Amino acid sequence: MSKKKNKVVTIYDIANELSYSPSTISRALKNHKSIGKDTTKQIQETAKKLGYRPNSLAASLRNNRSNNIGILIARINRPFISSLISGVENSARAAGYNVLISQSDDNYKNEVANAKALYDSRVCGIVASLSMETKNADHFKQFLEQDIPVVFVDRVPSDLNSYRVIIDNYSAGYKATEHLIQQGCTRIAHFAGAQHLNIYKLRKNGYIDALKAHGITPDKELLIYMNTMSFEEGQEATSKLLNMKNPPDAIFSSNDTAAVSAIMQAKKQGVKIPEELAVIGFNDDPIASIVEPALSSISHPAMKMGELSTKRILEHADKKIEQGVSEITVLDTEVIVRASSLRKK
Amino acid sequence: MSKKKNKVVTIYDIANELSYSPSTISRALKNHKSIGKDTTKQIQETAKKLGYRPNSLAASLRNNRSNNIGILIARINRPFISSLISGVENSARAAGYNVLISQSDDNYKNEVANAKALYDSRVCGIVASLSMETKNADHFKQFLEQDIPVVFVDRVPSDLNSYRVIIDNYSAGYKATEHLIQQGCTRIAHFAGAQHLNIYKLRKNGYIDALKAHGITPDKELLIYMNTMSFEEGQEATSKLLNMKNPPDAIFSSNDTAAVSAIMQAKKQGVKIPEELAVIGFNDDPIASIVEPALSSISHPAMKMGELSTKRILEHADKKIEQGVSEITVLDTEVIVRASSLRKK
DNA sequence: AAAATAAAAGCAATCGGTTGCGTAAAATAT
DNA sequence: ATATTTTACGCAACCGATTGCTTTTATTTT
Repeated sequence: MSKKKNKVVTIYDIANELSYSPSTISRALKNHKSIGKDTTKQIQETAKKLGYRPNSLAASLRNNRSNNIGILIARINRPFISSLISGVENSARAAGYNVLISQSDDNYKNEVANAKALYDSRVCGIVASLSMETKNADHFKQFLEQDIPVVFVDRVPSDLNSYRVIIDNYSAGYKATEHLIQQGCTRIAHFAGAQHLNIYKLRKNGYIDALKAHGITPDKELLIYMNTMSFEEGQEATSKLLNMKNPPDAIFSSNDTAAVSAIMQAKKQGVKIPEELAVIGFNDDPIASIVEPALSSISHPAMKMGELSTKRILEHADKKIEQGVSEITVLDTEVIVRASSLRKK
Repeated sequence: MSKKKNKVVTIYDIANELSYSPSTISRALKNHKSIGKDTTKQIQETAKKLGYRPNSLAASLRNNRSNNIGILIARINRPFISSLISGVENSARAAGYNVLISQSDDNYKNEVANAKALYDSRVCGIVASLSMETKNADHFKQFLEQDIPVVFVDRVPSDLNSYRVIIDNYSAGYKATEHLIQQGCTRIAHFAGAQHLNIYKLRKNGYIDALKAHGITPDKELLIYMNTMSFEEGQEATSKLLNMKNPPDAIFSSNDTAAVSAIMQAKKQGVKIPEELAVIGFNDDPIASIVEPALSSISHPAMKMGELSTKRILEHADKKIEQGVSEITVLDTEVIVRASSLRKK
């Protein structure tokens, strides 16, 4: 392996080689019409011959705008999020953009720091899903002030006007609950997430309204507020619920992790699913179809949400969208019925 | 929302404000010793007051080196990979670096294109795990020629000398097989992945050697070569195996997806696990602990591998590692024994 | 008090493309 | 043959931070 760095070829090298000016080289490489056809061809061939590779840093600096889209999420290694990122990356790359990722680990301070870092590297847009701890979205204002589009996905702030790509969490919560009711369940518990995040609040509201709409009075004891909705929290909550004198006959969990833990805990306690306890989760993670009985869930179009987020950013850059107008994209969810909530009638 | 972009503050603005030269500002902001203490303090305060934010593009251009680490993987939304990325991102960010991701979707052409894109954005290092299709790693030479460190993780090329962060796949395959043998299994099948990827080849070799070491002659019929090791492939292979006149009493799968599908297929056919068929997978994905019976597996320290990869890159930048020397980091794996392979004796 | 040394800050080039404006040459019009 | 338009390309500033070298000022030494 040679220790010598090969000289990097720039447009100046091509300019020297062909005795054209750098500006001509630059234009020819982008097929600018003001450069003659033959010249353009010759320059492009020489560029290839010399192994020229554009330095996007230089271009970005000059244009005061990089070709990087930033992603700011809580944690990468979660099924929904990694699919979301996948969607962003796919469509971004197809359009010639790179994707910068940053995870906050559900920590507010990290999120603020990451927002700064992304800003400093002059991303041309940002896709964000808030951390669990985030109650204030002021750290996104720096982007808006520079007219850098911010697209909030899934966990969106309630106090900042910007693009959003979301699902209708209220209606999804409503549908999930209604599904359980249709299966004959009447004492339906709900695992609710942190209420300052409106996705969880809305799911809960949908749950409550569905109950009411079907003449069921919500029982406070069946409404479990959780912190992180982890496997452990789900287990504990399930155990408590099942040990009540009047236990629930169904659980609607705001995520699949807690729902799966409920299934496993119920089985451990000898409670039959779905006969004695019907369960439905949220997200349709891979584990939903693996657990036994398979978990019913609400499906998120994660990839698509990522793709649409990228689209918003690119459109903003192309000025196809009026500045200052916040546009909200609401995607459909689907109730995926599996064995965990399917009672034979 | 204001349509006017706020003026971005540069070091020149600070220079004007305080009547210092830009170079002094630049140095003061980095606490350079040649700038007086009072001056430094004043400049830093003014920078804060004016809302100065460094433009890393400019710095990167000047230094001919960005603070971006590139990741090149097949697919983000897979448990092992998303944890790996998570590890890279965590340690990179802690050191003040950003992370650029790109996924090839297991397509060679995409991988080549992504490598180009990452090169063009002047990443200061790259973490790569090859696509399924990749048989040639020449597209990484461009980095090495510029002394940009490349760290291969997991799916590493056999024909390119560079940093590697890997597990001992041979010994892991050996251990997994030996575990099954110790459980009393004698007809052990193996789901092998594409053999041009040495992770799969090595796991297979470990499997074969473990069999031989225990006096078992490998049976070609029990060695199933797969393409992508998908759920479907696993199901089909399991079905075939179980329908043999002399079916296996165990399966060692090179990934968890196929292993889980084997469990589910076996259950569907009424084959008892682990009594009639013991199963062990590879990766220890989340589904491994959800499926029933829980899947034994080989655990990868995915996050740690990511962290170490970042470390290699940063060390390389700091010249702590001699250039041109390829360093290989081999991490331990662990046999995670769960119900799917635990036969009562 | 003069000379030597140290400390503090400025000058100007540089990184590699990009682009508004200007100009020479070629093509077309009068 | 002259005027006008078009085509093709060059000049030079610019994006914002960095840094080797120089200069100015302050401090210490003799």
